[in-house]
Amino acid sequence: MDAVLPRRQRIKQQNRQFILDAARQVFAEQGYGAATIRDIIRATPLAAGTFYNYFTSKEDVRQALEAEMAAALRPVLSEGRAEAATAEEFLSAFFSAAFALKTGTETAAIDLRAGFEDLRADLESAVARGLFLPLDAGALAAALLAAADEIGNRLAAGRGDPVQATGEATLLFLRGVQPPA
Amino acid sequence: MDAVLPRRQRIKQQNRQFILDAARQVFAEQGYGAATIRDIIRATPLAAGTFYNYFTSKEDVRQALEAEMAAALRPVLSEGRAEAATAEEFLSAFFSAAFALKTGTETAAIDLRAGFEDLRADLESAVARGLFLPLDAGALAAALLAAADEIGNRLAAGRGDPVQATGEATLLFLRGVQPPA
Amino acid sequence: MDAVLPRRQRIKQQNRQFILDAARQVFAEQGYGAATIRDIIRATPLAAGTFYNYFTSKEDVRQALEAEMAAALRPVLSEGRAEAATAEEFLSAFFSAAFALKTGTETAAIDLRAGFEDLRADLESAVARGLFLPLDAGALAAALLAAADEIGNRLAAGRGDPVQATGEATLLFLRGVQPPA
Amino acid sequence: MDAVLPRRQRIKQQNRQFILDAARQVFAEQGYGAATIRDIIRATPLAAGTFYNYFTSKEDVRQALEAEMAAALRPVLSEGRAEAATAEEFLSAFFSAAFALKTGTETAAIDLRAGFEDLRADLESAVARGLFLPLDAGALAAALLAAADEIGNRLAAGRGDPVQATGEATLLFLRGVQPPA
DNA sequence: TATGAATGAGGCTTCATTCAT
DNA sequence: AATGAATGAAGCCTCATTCAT
Repeated sequence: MDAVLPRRQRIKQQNRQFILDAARQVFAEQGYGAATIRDIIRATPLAAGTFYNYFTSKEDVRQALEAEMAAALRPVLSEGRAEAATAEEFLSAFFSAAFALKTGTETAAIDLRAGFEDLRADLESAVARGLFLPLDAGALAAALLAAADEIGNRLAAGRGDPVQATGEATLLFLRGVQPPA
Repeated sequence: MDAVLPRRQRIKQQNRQFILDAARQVFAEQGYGAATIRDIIRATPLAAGTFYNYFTSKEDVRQALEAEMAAALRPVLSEGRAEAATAEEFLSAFFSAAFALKTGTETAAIDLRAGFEDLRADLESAVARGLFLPLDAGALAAALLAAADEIGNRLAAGRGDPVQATGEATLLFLRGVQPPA
Repeated sequence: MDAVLPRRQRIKQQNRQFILDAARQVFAEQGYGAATIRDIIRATPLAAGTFYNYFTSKEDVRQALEAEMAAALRPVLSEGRAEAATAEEFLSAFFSAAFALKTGTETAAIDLRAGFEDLRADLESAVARGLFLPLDAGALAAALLAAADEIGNRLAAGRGDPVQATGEATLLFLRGVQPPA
Repeated sequence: MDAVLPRRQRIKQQNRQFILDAARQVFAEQGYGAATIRDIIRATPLAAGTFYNYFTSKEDVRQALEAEMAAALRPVLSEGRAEAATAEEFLSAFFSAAFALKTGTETAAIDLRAGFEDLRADLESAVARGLFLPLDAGALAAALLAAADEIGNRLAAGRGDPVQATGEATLLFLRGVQPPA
C-alpha cells in the first residue's frame, strides 16, 4: 500500500520512527515529566543534534506520539462498538478490546484516555439509538475509560483474568451493583 | 488539643509543613516527574539547604505527602459508608465525598487512589452484608475510584455540577446503563 | 601525675580530645585535603557547633594534631639515638623505631616527617661526634625519613618483615650498595 | 612526525591537554584531595560542562595524569641506568635525572614514585649483573625514590645545589654513612 | 542532513558557619 | 559551654540547545 519512497525519504521516516519508538519507551519507563530529550536520544542510534531535525521539544514528540497512539487505538477500540445492537454488546466489545490492549506486551503502558473522544462520540450515538439510558456521554466515557484503565492495570500486573474481568465489568456497568429487589 | 510546643519544635513542625504544602502544589502543577526539589523550595520561605533537614529526596516527600493525604482522605471518604443501609446510600456517600474533595480548592490535585484500601475493605463488608452483588471488591474499588477521580477532574475543571454528577454516578453504578426492558 | 581537674575542665579536655582523635582518623582515611569539618564532627559524639568552641578551622586542628604527634614521636624516635656509640647503633635504633611506628595499628598513617627536626639535630650531633661521614644533616635526615616512611608503608601493607627490613635498611645506609671491591 | 589531524580532532586533543595541564597545576598547588573539578576547569579556557566530555571524575584525571607522567619520566629516569657499568654510574645517573626533573620549572610537582616499577626492574637487573649488593630491589627502589623525591623537594625550594646534592646522594647510597674504620 | 563537542544554565547535595535556645 | 537547625555559597553533574564540520 505504501508508495515506494526514495532512499532519502525512507531514511527520514525511519529516523523519525526511531525517535518516536524511543520516546514511547522512555515515557513509559520514567513518565513524561521525568523523561529528558537526552534519554530519548540515548535510546536511539542517532546523534544528539539530529533530534532537532525532527522535533522541536519533548512536548512536540508527545503530541506526535499521542496522535500515533490515537490512530492505533481507534480501530481496535471502536471495533464492534459502532454496530453493537445492545448495551451488553457495546460494553463487552469495549472492555474486551481495552483489556487486550493493556495486557498486550507490545503496547505496554498505553493510556486508554487517548481514546476519549472516539468513545464519547460512540456513546452519544448509542444513547441516541436508545441502547443506553440518557446519561452524560462525557462523564460516562470518562468513567468507562478510567475504570477500564485501572482494572486493566491490575490485569497487566497479574491480578485477575481478562476474560472474567470483561464479563464482570460488563455486568457492573450494565446492571450496576444493586442486587435485584 | 495540641500540647504547647517549645518554640524550636514549633518552628520545625511549621517548616516541615511548609515543604509538604509547597510540594503538594508543585506536584499538582507540574506533575511529580517534572517537579524539582528546587521548585518545592522556591515555593517556600526556606533556604535551599533546609530541605535536607527534613527530607532526603523528592520521593521521600512524596511518601510523606501520600501518608498525609491518606490520613486526610480516610475520615471523609469513609464517612457514611460504613453504616450505609443500602447500596444507593453507600454510592451516594462515596461520590458526594469524592467530588467534594476534588472540587475543594484547598485540597487541589488529590489523587483518590490513596483511599483504595479503605474503600476495598468497606466494599467487602458491604458485599458481605448483601448490599452489593457479589463482585470482586478489588476490581470494583478500582473502578469506582478511577471513575470518581476522572469525573472529579472534569468537575474541578468546571465541566458539570457536583450534585447532579453525584446523582448520575450513583445511578450509573447502582443500576447500570441498560434501559429497562 | 595529672592534677585532678574540676569537672568542667575535665569535660573540656575530653571534648578537645574527641575532636583530635576523630580528626586523626579522618585525615588518615581521606587525606587532609579531602576531609571536611563535618566529617570530623560526625566521627565525634559532639554537635556541629561545638567544634568552634575548640578550634577555628580544619587547619587549626591539623596544627594541634601535628604538635601532638611530634610530641608522641619524639621520645620513641629519639630513644637510643642520642647515646648511640656507632653509626650502626644509630641507624638500627632509628629504623627499628620507625618501622614499629608505621606497623603499629593504633598509630596508623603516622607521617614520620613530623620528626624531621629532631632527627636532623641528632644527626648533626652524631656527625660532630665522628659517628657519621660529614654529610649535609638536613639532606640526610630527609633521605632517612623518606626512605623509612616509604619502606614502612610497604611493611604496613604486608610486604616484608620489619626485623629483616631494619637490618637491610641499616646496612644500606651504613655501607651503601656497592659490593666490596 | 605527527600526522596532520583534522581540525576537530586537533581541538579535542588540545582541550584534553588543557585539562591535564590545569589539573597538574591545581593538584600541585592544593593537593589532590583539596582540589575540585571546578578549580581545574577554572584554570582552563573551557566551560564547566566540557570537563565531562573528557573525564568522568577527578580520579579519572589523576590516572590519566599519572600515566602521562610515567610516560614522561620513563625515558629520562632510565637514561644511563640500563647501560651503567658501575653502581656509581647507576646512582649518579639516577639522582642527576631525578633532581633535574624536580627542579625543572615546567614539570613542577612531579611525584617520582610514578617511576617505581621501572626503577625496580632496572635495580633487579643491576643486582643480577653484580653491580649492587643483593638487596631487596623493591625496598631499595622505594628508598631511592623517596629519598630522591624528598631531597629534590628541598632543592626545588632552594635548599641546596643539584650538582652537589647528586654527588652527596650518590656517595650516601654508594658507601653509606659509616666513616672508614 | 547527520554528527557530536561546546556551552552555560540549573538541578542536586553538602559544606562551613552562625545563633537562638 | 553545648546543641542542632537555618542559611546560602559552592561543588558536582546533567541538561537543552547550538553549530562547525
